[in-house]
Amino acid sequence: MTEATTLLTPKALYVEVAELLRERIFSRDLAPGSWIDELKLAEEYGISRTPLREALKVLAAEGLITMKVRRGAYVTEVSDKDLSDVYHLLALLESDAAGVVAQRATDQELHELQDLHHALEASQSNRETFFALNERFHMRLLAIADNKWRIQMVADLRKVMKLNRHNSLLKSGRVSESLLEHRDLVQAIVARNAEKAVNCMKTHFANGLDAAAEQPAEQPT
Amino acid sequence: MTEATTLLTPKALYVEVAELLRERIFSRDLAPGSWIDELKLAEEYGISRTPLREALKVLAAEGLITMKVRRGAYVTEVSDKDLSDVYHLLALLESDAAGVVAQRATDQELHELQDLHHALEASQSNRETFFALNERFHMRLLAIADNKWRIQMVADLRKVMKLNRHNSLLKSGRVSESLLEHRDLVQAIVARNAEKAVNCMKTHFANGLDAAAEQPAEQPT
DNA sequence: ATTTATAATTATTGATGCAAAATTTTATCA
DNA sequence: TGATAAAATTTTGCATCAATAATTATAAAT
Repeated sequence: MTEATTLLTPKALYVEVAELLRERIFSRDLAPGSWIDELKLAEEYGISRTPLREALKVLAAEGLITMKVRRGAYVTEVSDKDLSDVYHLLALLESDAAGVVAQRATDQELHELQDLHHALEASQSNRETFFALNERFHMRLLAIADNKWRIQMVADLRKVMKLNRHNSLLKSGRVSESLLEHRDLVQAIVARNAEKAVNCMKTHFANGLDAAAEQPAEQPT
Repeated sequence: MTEATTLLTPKALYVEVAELLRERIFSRDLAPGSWIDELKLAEEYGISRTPLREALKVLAAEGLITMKVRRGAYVTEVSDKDLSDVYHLLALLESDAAGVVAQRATDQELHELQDLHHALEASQSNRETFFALNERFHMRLLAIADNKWRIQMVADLRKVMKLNRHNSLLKSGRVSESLLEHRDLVQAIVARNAEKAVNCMKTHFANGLDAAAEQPAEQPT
């Protein structure tokens, strides 16, 4: 059991709790603007409030929750301006990353991106796998750009985007257009055309933002 | 004392402690790579380990310290690559901000920037005030760009830069060149030339990075 | 009846104590 | 003499506890 424990507990408790809370925030089980009841959550998870409070500090640093002095923790409410601001930064960071990759990626890394893109094209029918692969493509691109600070920042920004709507990064009807943009992007990167890669990613994001703006409120069931 | 306490403690203790630790990290009293002795610090500050640990979580989120599982907190060591990566992102974020400001700032905000720039030119002799005003100019520009997520990210990145050397953002000999670049930047912004403003800021950063690279290790005493 | 003040309750924040785990040192065996 | 194993010490990490601050409700006074 000692081996099992060490293998199953490489993460600290507060990190695990932070992940659980993230899920509940993204699923809107903990709604934006709502107050976070420490006692209730601690009892619910069967843990003490100390690791819970430490988890809240982590989430606060990510921007998912907001700490108010002597008033506790609240799930961050993202306004439309916040959404647009965050999206602007994602576009900036990721398009620059595309340029870096076009300049500095190894041939093997380029093949990886191409493979991911082909998998993406093959997954058009299945919406779930498409979204998953799309995220993987973007994250792999960032990983190849090899700037851990940017990876961290983009990850945090994407988390904030998730706060607003479930799939605000990509509108449902835009799957095919998005694929075309991806194809151009991959072509530009493989051709080592950094400037074109940057512009492809920029337009890719610009189109995505327009789509998100067309969908101001969550659609009625 | 009750009134004094409430007035002096609008911030939570862990926030105060985080600020104290930041100072000690920047002054290299807590050196990069060194382990942080929780008990010693808690006793030193006359507080318990709980708020100290919460402060460490905050600093970890900022990238100033690194948490290792079951091994405690270590002051982050920034490699030359880290420095260059962070600088790259600062250039990207701030140059984009310059473009945004050129497009969207009010006339009054433009005057503010001009005033700050004039103060900067007047402070050439006094190195301390020059550095302070320089930072104020950059931060004011960011504030006018009005994207709180970017402001937070740039603030964090600048903190990481501070980890490495005291004034790595600006080499001593480059004060006059830096001023000229600032003048061009302000001119471009006031002229509402966004593209030129972006490029001015980019070259400003590019020159700064070159200067920092010329000074690879801290000079011997 | 309405507003203000006081008291009580609720919730956050800081402290102390305890348990578990990892690392280091010492001792023993080869 | 060196290496390995075991034990002890150090340190992290979790839980319980106490105190402080804020908010709400009730009562009294205008």
